[in-house]
Amino acid sequence: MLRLNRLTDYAILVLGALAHRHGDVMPTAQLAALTGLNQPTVAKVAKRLQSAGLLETRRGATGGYQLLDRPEDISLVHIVEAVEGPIAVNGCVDGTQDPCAVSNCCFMSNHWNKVNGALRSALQAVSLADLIDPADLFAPRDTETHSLSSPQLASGQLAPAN
Amino acid sequence: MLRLNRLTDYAILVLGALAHRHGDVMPTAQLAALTGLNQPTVAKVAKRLQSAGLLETRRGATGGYQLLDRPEDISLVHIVEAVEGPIAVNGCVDGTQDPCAVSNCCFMSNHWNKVNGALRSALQAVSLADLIDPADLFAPRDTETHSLSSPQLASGQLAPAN
DNA sequence: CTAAACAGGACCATTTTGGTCTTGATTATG
DNA sequence: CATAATCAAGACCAAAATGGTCCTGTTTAG
Repeated sequence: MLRLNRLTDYAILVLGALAHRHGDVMPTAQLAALTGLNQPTVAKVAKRLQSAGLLETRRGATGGYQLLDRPEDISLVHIVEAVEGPIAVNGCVDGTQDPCAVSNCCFMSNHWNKVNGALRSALQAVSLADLIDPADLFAPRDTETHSLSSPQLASGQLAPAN
Repeated sequence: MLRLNRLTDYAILVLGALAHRHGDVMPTAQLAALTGLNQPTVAKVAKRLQSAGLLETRRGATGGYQLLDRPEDISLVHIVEAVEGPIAVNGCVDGTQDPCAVSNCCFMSNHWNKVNGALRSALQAVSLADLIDPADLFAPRDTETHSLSSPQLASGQLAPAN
């Protein structure tokens, strides 16, 4: 266990698709087509990424989402926290809502903070660019060079049930 | 998110109680009394810790559980994996059952392995001794020195609902 | 033989997660 | 201005994971 959410996997897919056409504004429908996810799911993920400052949005016709930073500058920590909320191994870490019920908050807090910080920096060391290395994953469907035949999950989870 | 299970918290409590009387064989009922957990819950946790080689068991009357190593030699990784199973941020990490459905397992596998390894070593750096620092937590109830008045959660989660 | 203890599951309630849907606001275009 | 495409925000429900309890064994000291 100690799993990441499946939505985090989706987020990496979506970010990867946007990174491939860096600068472009893409509607969720197009992102859904590229990633193999459903449009509502893409919308949900993209919204969270936008709230976290990873994506820019443009509303109305011809609107869509756009990558803000370069893939090298986006760390996995940022993505995870955008989708799953702040990282906290348990309720005794600083800044948790729903803090530990033990009266004056437990004395082990520093230790848990240390553990938490170690996990965070492990995730911080990985960038989006690292994760989407084979950059031609989201190549247009017609140029069937050596990409796989159907929409792929860039990360590790099971294929979406849809 | 990226939370540890509550059972992992319980495990630390139980291990802490055993560490305090290092070498003693303690039945689950006594551990339950010391930790404030219910006996069946203690039994469940202790069983997993025993399977993982952290505890030794003695059956029959006067039986119970016993700590095998010194608290300094027990790492948090070991505890977490004992209770929650192998650490795997997603299905694309080596050794996962339920591996990723993408045909030849996804090409990002090495990256996820790297992330996973970083998380593991973060947990490996913390020992049980680190976590149960104030050693008199499990002092006998009568010597009301400066310990808190009722069974406490050593770690961070909410008090058990019971 | 009996009582105390662990072994190993099955079992169910609760919570979390994933995915969908609905209604409304915004904006380019003809 | 009307229309269609798009995001915004949240409600909602089904599926899965988690937490906790219980039951039926087996082992062992006295």
